[in-house]
Amino acid sequence: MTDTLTATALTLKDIAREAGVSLATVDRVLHNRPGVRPDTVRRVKAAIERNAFQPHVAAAELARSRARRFVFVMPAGPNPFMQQIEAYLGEMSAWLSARRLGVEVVATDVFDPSVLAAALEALSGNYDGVAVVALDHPGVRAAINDLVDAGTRVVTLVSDVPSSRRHHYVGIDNIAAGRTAGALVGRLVGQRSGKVAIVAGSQGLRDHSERIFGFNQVMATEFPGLSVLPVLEGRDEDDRSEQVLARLLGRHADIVGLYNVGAGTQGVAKALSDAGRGKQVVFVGHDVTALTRRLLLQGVMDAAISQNPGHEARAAVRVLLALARGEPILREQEKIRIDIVMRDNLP
Amino acid sequence: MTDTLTATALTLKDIAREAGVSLATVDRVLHNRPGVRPDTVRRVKAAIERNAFQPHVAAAELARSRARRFVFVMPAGPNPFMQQIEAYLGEMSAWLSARRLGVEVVATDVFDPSVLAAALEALSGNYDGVAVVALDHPGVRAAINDLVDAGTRVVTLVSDVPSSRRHHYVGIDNIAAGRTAGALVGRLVGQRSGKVAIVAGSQGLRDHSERIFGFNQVMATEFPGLSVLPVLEGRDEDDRSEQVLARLLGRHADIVGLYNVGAGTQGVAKALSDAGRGKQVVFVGHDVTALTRRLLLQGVMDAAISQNPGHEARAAVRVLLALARGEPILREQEKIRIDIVMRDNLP
DNA sequence: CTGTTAGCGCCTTCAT
DNA sequence: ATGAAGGCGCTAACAG
Repeated sequence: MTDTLTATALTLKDIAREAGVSLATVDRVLHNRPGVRPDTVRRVKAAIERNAFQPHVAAAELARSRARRFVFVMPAGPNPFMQQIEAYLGEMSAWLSARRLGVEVVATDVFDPSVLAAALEALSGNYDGVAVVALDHPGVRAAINDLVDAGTRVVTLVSDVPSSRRHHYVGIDNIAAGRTAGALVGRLVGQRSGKVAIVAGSQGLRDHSERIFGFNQVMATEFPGLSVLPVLEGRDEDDRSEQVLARLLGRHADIVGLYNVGAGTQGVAKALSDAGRGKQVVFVGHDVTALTRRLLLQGVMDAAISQNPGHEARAAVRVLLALARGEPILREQEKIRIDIVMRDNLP
Repeated sequence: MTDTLTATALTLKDIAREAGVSLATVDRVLHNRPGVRPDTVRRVKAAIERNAFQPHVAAAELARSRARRFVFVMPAGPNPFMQQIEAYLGEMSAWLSARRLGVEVVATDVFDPSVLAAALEALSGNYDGVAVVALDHPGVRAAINDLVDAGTRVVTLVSDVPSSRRHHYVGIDNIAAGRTAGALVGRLVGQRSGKVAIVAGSQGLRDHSERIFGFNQVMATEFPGLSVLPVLEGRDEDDRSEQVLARLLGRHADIVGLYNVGAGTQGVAKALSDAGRGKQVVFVGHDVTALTRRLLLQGVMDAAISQNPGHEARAAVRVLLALARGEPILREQEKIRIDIVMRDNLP
């Protein structure tokens, strides 16, 4: 049994001949450019349909021969996950330059909306596309919309601003991620009952608050034996996270589960180990980094919820490119999954 | 802070001028073609290095202008996972024809090595690349090696033949997948002790036996309270799987965990439900299909170990294409991960 | 409104 | 061993 998936290769010229027009006219119809009589449009479209004609992308790219420039706006500071995304962008450099694509990275303070908004405004007109790790704030939303209005393609990365008119979001569903974390903590705790702690960077960050929301949802409805303590805020910093958690551990002897929503994992793990409870408390966090990898192997962490940083970097570039060229986006391919990573399926 | 990732766009002509030779000579050096004096080679290579020159892929593709043909050799029969791979290949058809790539699918009996080997032999000379869901058997290995010797690019898909000279394997590490399944069953069972059942398609299939190996490894070393029963074989068929499992459930009242290694999930779930033990037994299986999705949502299945079929289809095509063009393979991008899918992170 | 034409950057004969 | 020249299929001026 054999099954063929592709047609034979026609060219614009073939379509032109078949429709009784010239190359240029077919090209106009193909790109919905004005200046063609409706009737002619119909004839050409019919010929295109009839032959399931697909223009040769390589030829189109070559003829257009326009270098494109994209920019990634990333948080300043030592967040390991963000550094991984940048590292993967770096690994694409040969791929990028073979396609005459230029990618730049600018770092900025994402915790301050006005700084971020100003950084975005400054980009206007200089790039074909912008990928931004965004903060959901009216000023940022406005800056994104301004870019879009100016004809720049914009994708949000990791953290979305759904109320803006960004063209695409590359990242996970953070509510579902929180739910997944909740289900893991609940199921891995097992029969035991007790308290569950949450450490977040800041509840002002949309991704963090969404994760917490999802986590609490599952806890409340499915694990009545577990009671969730008020959220601690560690600003994604190791020291601060360690302090707040250490204090909490001191006050509650019956903590059986711990959800670390953001970064600061080093501090969280230290507080847990120093309290001598590394193995008794079910500890679920986010992202696979050198540190979380080690913690998973040691059995201190039980699971990491992860979004593949390499995939996010590549997806953001591909989506910006598709948008710039007016090609369709392969949604299935660009969708970022919520990965559950445990010791035995570490990538 | 700004960081630029790509150089400006030089062309072959620039390199030619800089090295004091003609276009054709640069092209020869670029592709390691013979007929250039060693000294000239060195000069040209130096110029290429110095400028970090990357040939424009679109131009190369256009100039070569050769349609490529690939073929996927897939198992006949109604395996839902394999059908998903084929479906995703179908979704790529526009992408494929825009690149003048032809992909065909042939179905064959993968349980019979001689049939599979014959099918592979029949392909020789007709394709630029072959992707095959393989069976690890001397006859199949020989057939793969013959193809390779004839200049065809070969990738194994889902199930590998590591002893062959295939160019690449697109699929997961099945031992690690089995270990992951084992860890999940063990941890989700929790404090309870009891027996664990395994249902496989056939222990003759390399992927199945590797999964079982990994599963047992983890069980033996980490969950001494659980004893693994002898492997049942259901040939990936629903009816047969149901029968053998139903019998086993009847004989053992203290089964607390179940690992379904291959397909036949419908039958496995039915046996479990009919015995009224759907919610007490921790049930881990493979792949996200319409059925396993439903079972996860119902709480009958607790987790599915999955390999993203869309990713496998696209990775196989991209790898074959890169091999055919002599481009580097992006290993990180093409690597297939072991996904843990539970109710809340269903894709 | 429609057609003609000169490239885009590389590969591939065919000469030299 | 090296160079010159004609495409590959599409786009974008520029004519008509």
